[in-house]
Amino acid sequence: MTPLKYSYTILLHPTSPFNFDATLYKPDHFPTPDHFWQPGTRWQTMRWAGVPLGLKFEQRGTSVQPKINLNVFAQQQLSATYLDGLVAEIRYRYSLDLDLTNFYARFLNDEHLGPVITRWQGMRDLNCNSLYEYLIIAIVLQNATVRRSVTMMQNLLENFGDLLEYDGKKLYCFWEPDLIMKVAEVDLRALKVGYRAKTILRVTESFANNKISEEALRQKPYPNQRQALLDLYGIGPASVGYILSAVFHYLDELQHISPWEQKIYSKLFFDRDPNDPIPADEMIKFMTDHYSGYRAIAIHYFWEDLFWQWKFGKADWLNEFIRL
DNA sequence: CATCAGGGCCCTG
DNA sequence: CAGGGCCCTGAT
Repeated sequence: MTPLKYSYTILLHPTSPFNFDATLYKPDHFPTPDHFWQPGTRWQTMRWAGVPLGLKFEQRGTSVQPKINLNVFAQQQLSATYLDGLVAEIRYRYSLDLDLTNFYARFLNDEHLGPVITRWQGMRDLNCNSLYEYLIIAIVLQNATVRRSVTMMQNLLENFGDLLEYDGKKLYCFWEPDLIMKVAEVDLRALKVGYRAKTILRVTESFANNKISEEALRQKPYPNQRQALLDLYGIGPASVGYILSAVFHYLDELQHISPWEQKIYSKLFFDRDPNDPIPADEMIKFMTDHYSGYRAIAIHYFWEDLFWQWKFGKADWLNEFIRL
């Protein structure tokens, strides 16, 4: 275990309005031991430029004049230049500069989306991870129930991650791709990841060998990004959809609806029996007709609204389809 | 006890 | 372009 002795305090100013808890906590994300949330505070590990860090985000200011008190914990001193780069990255990952004015203006009076926007005004999507890390998460999600995904992610973090101790919390930080490169496939399989072991190795290899670079990919146009992701072994349309919306922040991403989402959407958007779902292409057409330009963020608002209800026991029908 | 599908994707025909 | 196979696990 690594204690993080040094700490730095930085005041962040997100764009207004900002909903701290709805942005920094997502009841639909499966729990991983790299973060901890309580109202008004999120602890989150992060590896940036090879340095394992402990982050603590605290709510300050108001929704209209929002501030975030960010504490950065590290085992060594951090330079001002390093911290500047880190803050820029955090602003990008956590969508702190996102301007949803047009989205709100267009849909505030929408019969269905309007009330949801009113409830969650200032909420953004959340991605705390690098592209590489998110790919690992996407891989453990594939063809598994949530409970299994949780186990797989825990096993991986416990074996390859760094356990950090800071601010009274003990949390794992993701590993560097180079570390997994030295691991044999059988050893990965021993962690109950199954055939995903091969995928994890091949994706890791692409990063370790610089065949793909997140920094470079961010500068490319959308079709190239999509293709580069699909070119990764074991990464298909479902994973790519999550990554384009979450990691690259495409607010209109909607090319693929997987069966489990299709079931939930059927009830959520069409009040239909989830086990007799609307065809996916029909759903995409519906979303395009209603929310074009903002399909992903619109769905996110509905989705989070539903999962907050579920968290407080108000949408028990979901249990059957989440299988935590 | 056996069988099966799960928050996909690859590969083959 | 359809469909079998894949690691494992919990549900049935």
